[in-house]
Amino acid sequence: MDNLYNPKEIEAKWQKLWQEKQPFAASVDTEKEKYYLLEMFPYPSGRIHMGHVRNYAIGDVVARFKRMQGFNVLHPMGWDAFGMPAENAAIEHGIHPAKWTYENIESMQHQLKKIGLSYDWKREFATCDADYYRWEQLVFLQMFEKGLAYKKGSSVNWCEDCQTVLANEQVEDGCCWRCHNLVQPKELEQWFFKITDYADELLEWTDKLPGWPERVLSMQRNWIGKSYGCEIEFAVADHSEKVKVFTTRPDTLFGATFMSLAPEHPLVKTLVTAEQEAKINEFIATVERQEKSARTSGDLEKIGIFTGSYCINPLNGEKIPIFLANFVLMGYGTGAVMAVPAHDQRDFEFAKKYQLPIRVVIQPEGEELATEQLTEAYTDSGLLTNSGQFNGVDNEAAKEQIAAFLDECGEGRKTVNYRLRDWGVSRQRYWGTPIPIIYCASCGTVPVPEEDLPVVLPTDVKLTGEGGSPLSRHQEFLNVNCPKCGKPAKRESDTFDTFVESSWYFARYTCPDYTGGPLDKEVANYWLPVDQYIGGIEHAVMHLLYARFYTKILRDLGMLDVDEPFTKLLTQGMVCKETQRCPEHGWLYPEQVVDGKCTLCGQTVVLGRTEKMSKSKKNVVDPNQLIDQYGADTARLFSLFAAPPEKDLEWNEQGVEGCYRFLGRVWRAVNENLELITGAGLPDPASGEAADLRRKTHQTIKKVSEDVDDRFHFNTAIAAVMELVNAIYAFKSRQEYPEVLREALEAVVCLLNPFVPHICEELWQLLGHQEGVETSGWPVWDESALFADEVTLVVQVNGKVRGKVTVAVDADKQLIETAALAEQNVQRFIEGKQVRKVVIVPGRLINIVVS
RNA sequence: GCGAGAGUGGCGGAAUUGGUAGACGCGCUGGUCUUAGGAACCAGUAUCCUCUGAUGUGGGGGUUCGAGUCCCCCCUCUCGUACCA
Repeated sequence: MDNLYNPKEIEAKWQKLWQEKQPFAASVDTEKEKYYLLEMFPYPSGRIHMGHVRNYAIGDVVARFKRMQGFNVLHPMGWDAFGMPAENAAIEHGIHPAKWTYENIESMQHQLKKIGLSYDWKREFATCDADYYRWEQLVFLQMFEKGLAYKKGSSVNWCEDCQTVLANEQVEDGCCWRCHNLVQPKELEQWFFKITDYADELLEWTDKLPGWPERVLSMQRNWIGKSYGCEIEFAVADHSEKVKVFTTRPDTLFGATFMSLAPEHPLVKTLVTAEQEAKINEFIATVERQEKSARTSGDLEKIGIFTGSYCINPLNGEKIPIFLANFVLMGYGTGAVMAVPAHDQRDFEFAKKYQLPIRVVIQPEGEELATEQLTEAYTDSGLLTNSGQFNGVDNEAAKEQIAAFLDECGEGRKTVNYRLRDWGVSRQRYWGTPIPIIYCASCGTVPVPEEDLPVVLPTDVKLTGEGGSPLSRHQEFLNVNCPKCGKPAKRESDTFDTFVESSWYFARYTCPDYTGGPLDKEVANYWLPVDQYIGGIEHAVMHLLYARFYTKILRDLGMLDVDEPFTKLLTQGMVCKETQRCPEHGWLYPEQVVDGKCTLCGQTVVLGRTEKMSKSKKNVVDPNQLIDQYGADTARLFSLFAAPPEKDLEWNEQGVEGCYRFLGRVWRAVNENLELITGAGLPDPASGEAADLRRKTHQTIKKVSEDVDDRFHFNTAIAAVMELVNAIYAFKSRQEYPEVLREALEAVVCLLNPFVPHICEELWQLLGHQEGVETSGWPVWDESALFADEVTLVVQVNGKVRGKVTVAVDADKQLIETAALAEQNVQRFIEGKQVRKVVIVPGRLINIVVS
């Protein structure tokens, strides 16, 4: 046969057709049920990687499957185009961020098109287009008006040498990644979004998103961190001041033996006594030098210092010392903690270190805790002791009682506390959306009038990495007249956090060309919410929480009518590969290793851990090379077959070969039988081998439908089609039953189409169809073809398999039992023993229990 | 430290509700065809054993007629992380 599987030719042919005919362009159609499918859009770094291929292959299966099922599918793609890599490239190579970004977009778009993804490319946009970010500026103005955007002081990482603000990832061991100078905190006035106003709603809706992985919901709940507790006021001895603490454990108040304050606490200056002052200042300086991230990481060494002052426990009047401690943070609660070493592990460690008293106030039932014997804090429940009038009360009840008592005497009150803090959106960066604000000496902070939007990012800038954002030095950009009084004023030079752009791009896809506002409400309401969102687990909290918040903002500004942006969420696993290292040349790319030796020096290569593919470890496979060698269909098939989507995928070149071979097998199965099956009609109920193949065909249709639709288990769906193909090869009666063969082959082509669309369109055409496979509809299984007349049951004796019996499908239990007991090998195991019980599981097995 | 997952052949993985453990693919072995094959097709492939047998899903216990699946304890690995008072 001269018609060999030639993926290059086939894929080019269909991709050209898709480009010309735009069959995946979507429009509002109220006759059809809509289905909005979205994969997280990429940052245009210039090259796609295997993670992209996997993410978009998964999405494309769902898009094509839903389309075949008759849904009106929206499947867009675009670019998360603002961000630091563009600025870094500009600094290092002197290329303008805009040029760099748009060139990368062009090249990546080309690469994505070679994968054959069914996007509606007409809706593509980049977030750095002024047509996109102008609407973000408008939303900001409306948020500002409603008090949802405001300014407050906040600290940033500052490099004195570069005179610039650094992101957390630009700080290495507390030093600047460029000049290695020590990074210092610097206080700046910055813009914030009031996400805390939505804390309760964001939390409540985590219980109303059944299509989300429980794991992600639980992370978001913990991030919001709603806790019920109590604010208690401690009077300071010999002072008029009071220190307010927040605690979730008012039941342990009698066990408080000292107090810990954040070093930044406003009362520190007042409380420090003269003899402690020098030491305290030194301590504060030490803590300040500790990086933000180190301050809040798990294994921080707990250090503290006595202020010299004491405060009074409002319940028992006891005088306890006030300490400063590095693990107490000003940003949570009140920045002050009542320390109960017996029942809090951190306080316990602190008390041991500084020899502070420990007092047990909760006794577990049936046990006697003694202070001297404690090796760690007791944090479980129990009855109160050493607690005055509350002795003997269950500690859960005591939380309520003590809070109520404090409330009565005016020493405290019940409160709700959140861990969630407002979203800081100011960035001292060039490559981002300008914040539309003007500062006027006489009018103050003035919003840019809506009719003056967009505030366009100027392009005539030079990036050096020093001296802060180029916008803050760009005179034409900075100098404007105040919109209110007309006098000279200055523009805000900060730009938005790029998470703002990714918080609403999914909504803009529904109406990318709309010029009347951010969203064409009617169209947005038709498509939203996104029915299925697919992306990496690393976005479990930040991106997904911000997008949920921003959706609620858009709703409350009257721009759309949905409460939540994403009905279902699939978090896909990472693509991993073994790392390889040469003793002399360090990490090596796979192609730099031949027969376990480094191609640069011939030394034996050391194999490292299997890790997420990353450029720094060089354990990467270039998808472009793979596509060139095997074709896009093979690359797609492998990334889907190797593991279920939510699991990490370990790269293995041999598996790719296997997928390529399978497609070749499918290709030949159709081509070699083409003559035979041309003109074959619909199959009649058959018997023997033909009935078996029909059954296999319909079982496969059922299995693939269920695996793709309900479970996203693409690997098992593909395996099922492989089995059907194996059955086709084994089918001997093809001359007598060409129609049964035809039905099986057409099922294979239809079922595989979402996974490998190029080869399937080509084969569908070869099979004589005028319309494309995509429009042919998803195959439906015939229930009556699913079942055989006979069924084989396993016979166990005492839970061990001892034989098999084949009975009629409708055989009654009595008959089954008789047949099972009569089976030869089963007889050997029940001989001379008493049958105590026979368990029959219909269609599966019989278990004979003997004594 | 805390939280969430995961541990199944030589490898990736399957087993959807407690019901034949290892589907499917890779690799390996043998065969057919061939000048040849690293192509294609067919067959075999958890381990041990002379067996119509025994063992086997990280380890140890338990529930059950029956456990990879449920419960308890332990070990290892991965991911996330904010000492949250």
